[in-house]
Amino acid sequence: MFAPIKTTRVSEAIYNQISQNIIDGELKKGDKLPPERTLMELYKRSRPTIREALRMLEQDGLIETIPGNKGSFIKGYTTGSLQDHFKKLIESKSIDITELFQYRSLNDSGYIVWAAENRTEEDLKVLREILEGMKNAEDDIMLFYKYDRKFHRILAKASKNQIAVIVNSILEHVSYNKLEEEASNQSDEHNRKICKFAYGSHLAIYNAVKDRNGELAKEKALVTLHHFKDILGYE
Amino acid sequence: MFAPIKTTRVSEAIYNQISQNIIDGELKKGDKLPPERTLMELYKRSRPTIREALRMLEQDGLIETIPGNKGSFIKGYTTGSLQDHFKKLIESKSIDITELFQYRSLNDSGYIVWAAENRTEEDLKVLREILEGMKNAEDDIMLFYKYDRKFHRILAKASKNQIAVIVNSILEHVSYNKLEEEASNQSDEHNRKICKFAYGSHLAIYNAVKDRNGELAKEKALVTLHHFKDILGYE
DNA sequence: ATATGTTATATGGTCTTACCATTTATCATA
DNA sequence: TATGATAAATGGTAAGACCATATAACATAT
Repeated sequence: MFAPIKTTRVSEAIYNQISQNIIDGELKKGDKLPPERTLMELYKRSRPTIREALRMLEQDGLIETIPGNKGSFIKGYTTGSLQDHFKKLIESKSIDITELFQYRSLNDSGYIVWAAENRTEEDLKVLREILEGMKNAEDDIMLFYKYDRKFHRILAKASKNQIAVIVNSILEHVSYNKLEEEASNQSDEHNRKICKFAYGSHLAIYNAVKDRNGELAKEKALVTLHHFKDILGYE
Repeated sequence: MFAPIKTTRVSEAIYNQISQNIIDGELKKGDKLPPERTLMELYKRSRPTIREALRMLEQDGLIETIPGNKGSFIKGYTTGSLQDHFKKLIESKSIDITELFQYRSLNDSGYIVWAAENRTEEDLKVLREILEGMKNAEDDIMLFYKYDRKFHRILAKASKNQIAVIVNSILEHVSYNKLEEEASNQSDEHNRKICKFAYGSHLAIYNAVKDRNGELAKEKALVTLHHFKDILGYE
């Protein structure tokens, strides 16, 4: 009795409805939303209202709206928007980058042990391919880092723990931004050394994971991370 | 030469500008944005355009817009929107809750060790107060869980690693939702037992942290988590 | 003088209508 | 067949109006 009345913006209600449909899987990745003018008729609302809802969905990374004779397309929930938010969050709090690497030590050493337990032959095959790419990219550290990111992404996936995959992705985004920034300020010679070292470490990690030796893999991962933390520490 | 032209929505440009001001700290928490009609004049743009930008900012959790004779107020970057996204992400991927608790084992056992090293007297004092509250809330599991969340939040903070604080907050949001849901389906008797057990575990964690015994604290935390994982495993 | 009701104002929420810009498809022409 | 012109679909933006609500100032009655 006499409970406060809670009103909701119409745009928010539309946002909720569509985003729920995406969560539930009724709207799948790649699907096209009806044109704005059609949504007007369906929801019996004006175009500005419809468009505010679309902007909210787009901000979540749930849809992408393309002008010209295109429309709004479902992207589904991805880690992309999480990465952006996390990045902005730690920028605005000006968090020390060493804290990030300290946490990565924890995170990486965790999922690598799980990966050693749960990796499949398919996982190993992909890792081998990445290592091959790394070896050929020792002169191009930006390319090398691309392989590096992928290596860890596959390891996280091999852990068969999806939370690890997600957390890894948000930490990855920020750490490699920093590493790439640092690399662009260094000599080619210096960067080549880093690649050489990193290739060796990753090979060692691969072998340990292949042998299902979680503890060794963890040890190698920690050494690698420590090295990169030092690189950034020189800033 | 002949590079594709990239156009940006006006609303997006306004969003970028304001959000950057928030990141840089020029707009601080609590500040009030100019009214929409004033923003129209400042940016020389129409109201729908301004409003789309505001919806994007609001979706990020950066501002809050209150109708009536109020306006839009800066909230600043918080973990709130991260929590929401994470929750929806794991819902839409229908991730197994046991994976969440497996990851929490890793996360919690990590920051608890750091907390044992870095905790201050002030941290201990707050933890003691929370424990006091827990003891008095053994008959009310919902209230108990509120203290429980806070206990871990303070521990993460005591680790002096802000990444741990952030990761803890996003994991916390989902796990307690699940725990509370489960608790509401159980008898008072059952819930009381859980509280009694949890109080004991948290007391043990507190003592270990107080004694700067990281390994013991970690062990106690793992036992606790394992217990809760079992609780949810019965579903 | 105080409490209550009234009114004005500021501000967000929504609607209507119109026009511009870009992409795609269709058609016309060389 | 290749090129250019045209039309249609669709998102992007603008302008102006009106509604809803919260606050503050004012008026009135007790």
